Amino acid sequence: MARVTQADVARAAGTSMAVVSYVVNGGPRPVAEGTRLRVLAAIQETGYRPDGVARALVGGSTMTLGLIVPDIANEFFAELAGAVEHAARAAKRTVLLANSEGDAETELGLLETFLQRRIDGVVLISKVPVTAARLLELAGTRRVFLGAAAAGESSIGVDNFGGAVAATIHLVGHGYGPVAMIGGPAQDGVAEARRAGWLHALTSLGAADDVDFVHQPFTVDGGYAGALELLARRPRAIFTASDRQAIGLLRAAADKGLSVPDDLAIATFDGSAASAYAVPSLTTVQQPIAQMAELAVQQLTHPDPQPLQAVLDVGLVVRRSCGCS
Amino acid sequence: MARVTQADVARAAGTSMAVVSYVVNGGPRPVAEGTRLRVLAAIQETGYRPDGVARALVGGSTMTLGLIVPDIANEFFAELAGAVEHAARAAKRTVLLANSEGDAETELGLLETFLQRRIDGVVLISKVPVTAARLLELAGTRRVFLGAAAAGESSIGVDNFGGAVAATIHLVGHGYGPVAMIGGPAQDGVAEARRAGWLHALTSLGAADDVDFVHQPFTVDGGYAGALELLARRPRAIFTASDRQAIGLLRAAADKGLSVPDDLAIATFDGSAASAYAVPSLTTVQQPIAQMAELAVQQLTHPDPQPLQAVLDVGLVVRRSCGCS
DNA sequence: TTGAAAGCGCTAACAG
DNA sequence: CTGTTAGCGCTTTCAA
Repeated sequence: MARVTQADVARAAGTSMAVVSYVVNGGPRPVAEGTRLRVLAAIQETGYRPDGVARALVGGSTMTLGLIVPDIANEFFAELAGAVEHAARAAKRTVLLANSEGDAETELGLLETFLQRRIDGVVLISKVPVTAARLLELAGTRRVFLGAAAAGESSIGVDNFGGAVAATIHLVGHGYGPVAMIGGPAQDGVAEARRAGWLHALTSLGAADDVDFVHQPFTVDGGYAGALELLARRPRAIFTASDRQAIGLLRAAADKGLSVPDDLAIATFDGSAASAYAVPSLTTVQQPIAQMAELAVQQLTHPDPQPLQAVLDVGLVVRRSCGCS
Repeated sequence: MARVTQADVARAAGTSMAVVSYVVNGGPRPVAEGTRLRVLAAIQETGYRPDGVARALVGGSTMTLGLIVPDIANEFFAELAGAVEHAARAAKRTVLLANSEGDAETELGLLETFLQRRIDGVVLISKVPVTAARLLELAGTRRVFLGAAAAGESSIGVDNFGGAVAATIHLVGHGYGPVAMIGGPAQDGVAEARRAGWLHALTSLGAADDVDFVHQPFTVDGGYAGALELLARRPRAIFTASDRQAIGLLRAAADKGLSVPDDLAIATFDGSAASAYAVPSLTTVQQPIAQMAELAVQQLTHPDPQPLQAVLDVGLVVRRSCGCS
């Protein structure tokens, strides 16, 4: 039961391997209809399946894209991965998935593995965008960064500043007074932009006096820990830098016997499915995940690569946690 | 800046391609220490990176595993994917990820793609295990089914029946009277086992009179819809067949103004991270995700394949939703 | 211990 | 329109 090859098909069809190749690929040379039919029949009969490995070796493309996320178990990245896989499939590509665990070494090791596999391109959320970019450039591999990126590199991001401004203004509009914030890690560019937006909104509204802010990782536990710090000062409203953190905040509020939104109003950032399913549902800044994924795949598969620095718009999805209705 | 090949390294080291191969792979022939050092230096100098594609073509193995899940955005599958990737990485394998969207056609198409890519093996949650098994057997590709599997096929599952029994008994133990259930799809084997466990527990406890059951998909919306049906009859306790459904049930309870666990007690199945983060936290039957992933990868990479039909133990994780303090 | 050479399965010139 | 053939980069006999 050895592998059926093109030669087997050629033999069965009484023709040459080249013709079989032409038929399978619809080119580059034309094939007489009769011959084509015979080849097709032979393919059926033999159960021939083209060998992608051999194809990649000669042709160049592996029709495979790599995706590196910090943690696939994080709902936001899981949705993103789903969207990327979906877009890749539509473009006839397959995706290699890997978790960097937010670790630079791991990330670089993963990239190395991907390069050995000769992937056509990679989508990545990188901890070390400059190093990663250099490695990929050297290997001549296409890439698109989501979030942090080195200068000149193709990247897709969202308007973190604007989103944070919108969420904060909305919260202030409810008349809760000062809005506290549970932000992301201190060195993170994305986190920083969200913080800046929050601060800008408060400042321009003249509500920036005596506000509280804490740095926390983008996790449920981070949100919980941040909440514990902040709640001591009894804020009436909190903006969190990610949905995961908001989930943690919700839990902390429950543990403290605080009712959301009656005692504490919340707005957050991401718009993952979890934000809709939380109780109460979370008012959040929605990231256009599908659009990001499609753009990324397009960028990596487009025949002639054009650098791209996209900053996508975000929208505020108003739900229950902020106190509306 | 063409690709650096083994021939380039050989030239730089003043030796033959064969020797470079021996050094890179540590065999199959020994190499004199001096030569080895020269080759290593040449590799550094040239920036050589072995070509996995060529390697796979000649050698056989692609060092790649496939993973097919119905929906990566589902928290449970996302955690599973993370665990599989982790285990695969430890075994020096990379994983190709794909969503079948719970659709048989899509699943088979994905398998076809994987087969073309010559993956070494595949882990799958299958809608059509018999057909899938036949296809893979024909291609001589190793596989392990998670959940539903055809007879004789390697599979890894959990004690769905026992877990459901434990959860139900626990709920009954609180003295809530009849325990209703939001089950999975009607034709699903896993769902059926959980239902059977629930029913068995109630029957043996003599509490099976007049109980309510509804079929629903394993989704948040399914849980919500099921809740709407069930809540009309004011059950005091509900067992759901999955965490996702429980999240939906929680939301429905909130919408109805029901307090959990005071007005309604809940126990569920899966033990995804979401169950811990929900408010109130969910009492749930914990699936050993990491263990399942490790077993699966082991099964696919073990030098000599032994059929495996594993049914792993599950544990009840008691949290707030059932009414325990 | 090292090297030459035969493929792995396929694509794409290049001839016919 | 069809067939022959030269590689793609690597591993591994088989000889030296």
